[in-house]
Amino acid sequence: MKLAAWNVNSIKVRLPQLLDWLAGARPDVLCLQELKTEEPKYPRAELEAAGYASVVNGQKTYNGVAILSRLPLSEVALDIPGFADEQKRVIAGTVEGTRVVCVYCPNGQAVGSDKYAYKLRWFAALRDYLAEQLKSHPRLAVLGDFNVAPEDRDVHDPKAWEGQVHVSLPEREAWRALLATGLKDSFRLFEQPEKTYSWWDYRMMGFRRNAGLRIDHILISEALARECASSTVDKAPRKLERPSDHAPVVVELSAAR
DNA sequence: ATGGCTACGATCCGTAGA
Repeated sequence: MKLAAWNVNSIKVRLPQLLDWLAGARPDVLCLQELKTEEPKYPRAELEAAGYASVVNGQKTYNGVAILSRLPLSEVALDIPGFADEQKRVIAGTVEGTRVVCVYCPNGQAVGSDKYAYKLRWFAALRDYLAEQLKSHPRLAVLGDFNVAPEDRDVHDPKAWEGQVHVSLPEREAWRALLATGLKDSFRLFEQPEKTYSWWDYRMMGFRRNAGLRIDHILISEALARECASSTVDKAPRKLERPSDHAPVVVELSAAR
């Protein structure tokens, strides 16, 4: 089974690229972030014509997440239960016995800001939710835009970014608290090219200079880690005209490794 | 120089992203 995540930064603008990417990559499940639209304007029919059913937790202008699947998806759950949040950042479902949680974690804007405090509260709630999910779903995958670069090797210029939002110690501790529930960063289960990132600033030719951050991740439980055959970033869509600033991330799960 | 792009909603700029 092939699982993927992509922050498309507006599904309306990116729909042609999304359809092209689905046709080429053929993931079984794709978690989308930053739809920036709600259900009435969600391109459900176009995606169904491409072979993908959608479950959507939409929001106008900001946020919004969806799970696309070629396989039957059940037990759909929106948001983080028990965490009051206006922002639509989470949707979950079960595919062939694997629990899939799609997340768009808060940006945080700047260390010390209200949005930063919200980000840390949000991560604490996510940690509790994932710990709970793992009890009932040992086969758990959490995919999306985490807005945290876990280590300095995930940052193109660690000196320039030192202490900034996305790399600050409290954010990295919040990331490690997710792993401590029993999840692995699938990307680090494998040898990887140096300076692999998943996001590049639109400004200052960020992609051309490979001035990026690795902030889009796929976390998998021990049971799935044993079956994980690969974990990669697909930079190809970032090279297109009018791209998302994020690239898709992809894992392949096979029979026991 | 704290800028620089991009998307959105409502205009012809402000907010947000990262």
